[in-house]
Amino acid sequence: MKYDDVMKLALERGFYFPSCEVYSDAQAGFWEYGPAGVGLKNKFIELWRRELIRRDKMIEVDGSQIMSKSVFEASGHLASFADPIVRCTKCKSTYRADKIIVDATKTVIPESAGLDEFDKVITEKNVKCPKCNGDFGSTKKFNMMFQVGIGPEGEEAYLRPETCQSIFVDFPRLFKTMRGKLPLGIAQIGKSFRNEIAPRQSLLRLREFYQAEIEVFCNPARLNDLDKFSEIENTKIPIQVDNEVKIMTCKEAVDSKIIPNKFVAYYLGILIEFYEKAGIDIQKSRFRKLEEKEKAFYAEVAFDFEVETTTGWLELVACNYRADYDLSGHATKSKEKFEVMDNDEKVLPHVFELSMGIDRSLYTILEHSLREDKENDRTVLSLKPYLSPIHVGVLSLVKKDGLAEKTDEIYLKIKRKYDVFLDHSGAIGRRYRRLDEVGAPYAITIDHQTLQDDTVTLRMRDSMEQNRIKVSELDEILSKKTAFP
RNA sequence: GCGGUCAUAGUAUAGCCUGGUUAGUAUUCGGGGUUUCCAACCCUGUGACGCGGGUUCGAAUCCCGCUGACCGCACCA
Repeated sequence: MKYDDVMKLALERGFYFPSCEVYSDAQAGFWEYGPAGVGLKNKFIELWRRELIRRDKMIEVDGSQIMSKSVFEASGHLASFADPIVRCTKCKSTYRADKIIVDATKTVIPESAGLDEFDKVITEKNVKCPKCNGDFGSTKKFNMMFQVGIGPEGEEAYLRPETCQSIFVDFPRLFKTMRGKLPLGIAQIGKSFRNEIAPRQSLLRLREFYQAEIEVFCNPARLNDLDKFSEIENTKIPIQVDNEVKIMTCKEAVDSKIIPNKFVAYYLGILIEFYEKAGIDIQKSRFRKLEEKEKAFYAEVAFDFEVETTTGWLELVACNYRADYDLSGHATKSKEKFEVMDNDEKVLPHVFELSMGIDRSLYTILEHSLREDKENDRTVLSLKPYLSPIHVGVLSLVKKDGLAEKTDEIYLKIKRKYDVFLDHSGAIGRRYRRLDEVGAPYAITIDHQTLQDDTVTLRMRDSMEQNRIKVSELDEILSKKTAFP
């Protein structure tokens, strides 16, 4: 199924839709989750907690979205999270200053150079607009962070462009008060904000978006000293080497030095196990090792976890070895101590991060789960039962003869424990189809036989098969079928 | 941000060129009937011209601006 089909489903079934859509000044890059979307997102996050946080004994925090200017001076975002741009005075086209200079003169100016250096080269080498041969105005910086003004004086602060900065600045307190030991994973789910030049494709490039970030603090001298590596050493991961994807076990990847150490391999291993359980088709996924110039300004080694969708390959998780970039930056700027003890050794921990885009992940789950069942003339969203916004539909076959009342009675019994959708009206087939489209894995139907022997039919979404079960066993059966793995 | 295409009910569309209709159709949705398990059928109801300005006696329709969407370019920590 294609992007357009997912989009249509999202609009019609309440997964997501544009923010502020009744107003004409609504800006691009902002989307709301509807009821079905919230259900899916909450369950996805619960799976993330189970498969990554609890599995690895990580701890979780929830930081502010607005952070002070110093944080981003120390993190490098004020200087580096910005592009030098020039604009043609004639045709108004905008270009990256460093790119246009390289193209025209082969002169490489680092992105971080002063703006006057770009202007100087443009003037000296007489660089003109490639489209219309017009002159460029002076070079400007476009920073992708949203600035906010705090209090009546409008003190300078920023909406965070990534959630992890609060983890870094909170690290000294957390390590002390939570009795931390390296390696220690600290995680956070929350919103981040980036003033994208061209947001596009709904959930795939947003200006306000959810991240689930994990920062694992470690002793750089002990990256192969990891007992739990045995848990995933035989887990297969697809890894792209020299433009070719090879499937190998984590152990093979480490032995062949494609992945630098057991520590990194462990987290790539548990990450792919998580995504498989989330219902992403991992046959269509890869870890792509980034080349030098593709990496973020803070990353030493980086693997992107990417999946294939109908819009092309899509980056879901950036796995960056950030070394001590962040902690030393904050230590210098804040004059606080960020070193900790690891056994008898005092170390400034290094950081390996798994920076996950939740919105993109949810989109991919939808696209990989949506299918057209032509034989039965229906659209089915085959979500994992534990991720479905609705666990079970409760339907009366017909409204009369006391069936509606009996149906209500059963609904009341299970509605607190499960996400249940009660429906009395319309043809039964239509009601089943509707549930198929929001991904409800099960439906129970109350019919005349129910009144006689207290049994109901249980319908399976994917096969459309039905079993007769006792109402007294309903809770036990649903509990098993909708449980997290 | 640039260029191209486009914008009508929840969704998909007709009408626009050649200005005047009760803005049509399909599907969805609500109510009722029928039907004893897979989008059937019958009755009935709700629901739309993105926003702002201009031309005109009159604008969904023509013109301008804005906003958004899609595609390509550039960008993507």
